[in-house]
Order: sequence, then structure tokens, then C-alpha cells
Amino acid sequence: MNAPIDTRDRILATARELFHGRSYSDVGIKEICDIAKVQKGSFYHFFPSKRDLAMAVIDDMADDWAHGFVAEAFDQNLPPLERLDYMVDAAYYWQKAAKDLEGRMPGCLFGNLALEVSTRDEVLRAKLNAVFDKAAERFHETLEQAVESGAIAPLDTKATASAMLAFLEGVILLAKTRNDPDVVQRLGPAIKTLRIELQH
Amino acid sequence: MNAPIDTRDRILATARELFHGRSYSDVGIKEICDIAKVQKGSFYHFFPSKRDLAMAVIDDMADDWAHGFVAEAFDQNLPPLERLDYMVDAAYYWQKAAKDLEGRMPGCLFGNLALEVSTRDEVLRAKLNAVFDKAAERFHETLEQAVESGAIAPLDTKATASAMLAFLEGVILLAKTRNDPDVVQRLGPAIKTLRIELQH
DNA sequence: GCTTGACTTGACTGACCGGTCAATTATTAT
DNA sequence: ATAATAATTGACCGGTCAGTCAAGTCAAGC
Repeated sequence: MNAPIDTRDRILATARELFHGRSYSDVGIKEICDIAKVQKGSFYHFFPSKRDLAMAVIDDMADDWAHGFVAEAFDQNLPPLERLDYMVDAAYYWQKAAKDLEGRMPGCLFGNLALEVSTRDEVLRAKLNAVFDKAAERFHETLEQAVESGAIAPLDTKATASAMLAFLEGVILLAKTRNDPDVVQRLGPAIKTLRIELQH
Repeated sequence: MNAPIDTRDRILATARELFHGRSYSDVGIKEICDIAKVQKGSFYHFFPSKRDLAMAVIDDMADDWAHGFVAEAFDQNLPPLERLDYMVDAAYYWQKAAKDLEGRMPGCLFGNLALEVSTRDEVLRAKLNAVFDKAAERFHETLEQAVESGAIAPLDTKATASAMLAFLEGVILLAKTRNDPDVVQRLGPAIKTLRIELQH
């Protein structure tokens, strides 16, 4: 049965869902415990603090991403530029599914957390920063390959990769504010037009 | 002296600063009152609730923007495309000034609030949505004029305008997460490369 | 001088916050 | 079988949250 691990996982999964669907500060530990059917003391057996829970949630989600649709989107067998479209599509369908299910667009967990906590928790900020760095790296290698294969003209792949990540986050932010996933589908493809030239 | 109006203004200014520098839920009414040198009862004489305060803060900031650097950036005498650079520059210098002063990049108040509250307060979400709509409209008219003057080839000005707003918000989000205003300066100018073609 | 109503005061409410803890039960290693 | 450890329970802590309220101050209108 492996009950303890199951308990920890239940806490993690519940917290992730609630943090994503609402926000970090809006969700209390009691609520997480109630839904996960865990006692408070038990919670603190697995997580020293709420912040540590957030750290674990970020890791958990980042892992799921890395092994899930991000791995699919950035499939090395796909032509580089198609990976960008795949990524946008995945974001769209995910947000749409969430909205159909719960009525509201949750947006990007990382983006949400970043804006909420990065002015008041340096450790969480650094962690989210690292997640973004990794994401940018995916875009970077994609662009490198696109340039190499001649699909696009040479450009500052590093800066452009960051710009693409920023654009994706911005589009999701706007879509969430409009509570309309279609925004992602409509604006997202423009990610391929972003360009930052190399400086000489 | 007009004491009452002064009191209201003090509350508003304090709340705006704190909400922007930290977050909506992280700042309590007591703290606002303490700093603004106002008693709690007095606060509730002017604002029925914390949410109403947030509404007022959004209006206040939006007004300041409209009559401040946004008006300068979107100056009709400036060539359309230069307005975009002006806007990015303004964002950069503002964030840089704030960081030099307080050590942290506050990001965009509207973006921050949007991600924080739009899943749990429909009224605030709608208000922030309206702010974004107005901002997008500025970009839209700019693009219209750019096309008209032949500065850029025809494109879907409405969609591209929204994409530009999203990009700006995304860049500020990323910069805030990195706590580095330079990100705005480095990535921002790519706003001019965004394009969404007209559909036929 | 009296009344009216906007403004201020500060104590108070009940709910909830993150976190603690001693006691108990279940599991595992020897 | 037993000792050690991991997991669980639920009451409890001090503090803070948004919001209330009765009592009072004060200036303007009559």
C-alpha cells in the first residue's frame, strides 16, 4: 500500500491543483489537508513549511512538464519551427480543457507564482527563475537548430529564445485576464515572428 | 486644508505603492492604515471593502498612466514605430528606477493583479480586462497609422496590437522573475517584429 | 445657538492563518 | 519478540485577517 508516500503524493497533487486554480496565498494548508484527507500534523511531517510545499509543487509540475507535452513539443524529430506551433497548441488545449472543466482559465502555474511571490520570497523566486531558464533553453536549442538547418536566417538565438518564452507567458497572462483560451490560439502563432538580431 | 479628501488620497497612494511593491493579498488594511496614518474606521468610511480599494487603485494608476508616460509614448507627432520603442524604454526606466530604489523589480501592477485575482474575483478581473483593452487600443491605433503611412506592410492590426501588449507584459513578467530590468531593455525592442497576418 | 452630517477614533468580533506538540498507532529492522 | 522509527491524530498556539460599531469631533448651514 505504501501509505506514507501516498499521503505525501495526495498533499502534493491537491496543493498543485489548488495553487494553480487559485493562488498561493489564497489557499491555506487547512484547505489542502481537508481535501487531501490528511491531518495537519501529518502535513507538517512531510513538509516543514508552506514554502517547502510550494517548492515541491514547482518541482513536481516542472517534472511533469519535462516528461509530458514539453518533451513532445520539443521532439528532436520535429522540424524546429513546428515545435513552436506544437508548444502553443499544447498551451491552448490545456487552458481550454481547464476552462471547460472549471469555468476559469488558470493560466501558467509558474507565471502565476512568479508574479505573486517573487517580490516577497527570494528562494521561491530563484526556483521559478530556474524553471524559466530551463524553458528558455528549450527554445534556444530549437532556434539553434532552425538556424543551422537554414529554416531561418541567423539571429541572436539566446535573446530571441527568452523573448519567445516571455511572449508565451504574456499571451497566457492576457488570455487568463480575458478568461478566454482562444486568445492563446489567436495570438500564440506570432511567436514565430519574434526576432532579435545579433549585435556586431 | 480639505482634510477628508487628503485622507482618501493618502490611503489610495499608500495602497497603490504597497500593492505594486508586494501584492494584493500580502498587504493588509491595517498596514495601509498605519503607513497612511489613518484609523481603520476612517478607512472604511471611504472604502466599503478591500476590493473597492483595489478598484480605486486600478483607476488611479490607469489615470496616471493615461496622462503620464503613456500619453508621451503614444504621442501622435511621433512616428508610429518609434512610439513602440518609447513605450519599451519607459517601462525599462521605470522598473530600473524602482529596483534601484527598493531593491526589487515590482513589475506591472496590472499584470501582477491580473494573475493574482482574476481567478477569484470576477469584478476585479473585468476591470483589469478593461485596462488591457484600452492599452491594446493604443497599440492598435499606432499600428493602423504605421500601415497607413507605409511604415509597415498591411497586417491584422487588431490581433498584432494584442500580441504586442501580451509581449510587453510577458517581458516584464520575465524581468521581474529574474529581478533584472535589463531584460526589458534587451528583449523589449523585439516588440516591433511581432506580426499577425490578415486572414482571407 | 442648534442641528446636521461628514469625518475620526479605537476597541472589538469571529474567522482564519501558518505552525507546534505530545500522545498514539503502524511499520520495519533486528 | 522487541526496539526503533515512521506516520498519524487532533487539540492547541499566538497572531493576523477583513470588517463592525458605538461614541465622539468638528465645521458648515440655518
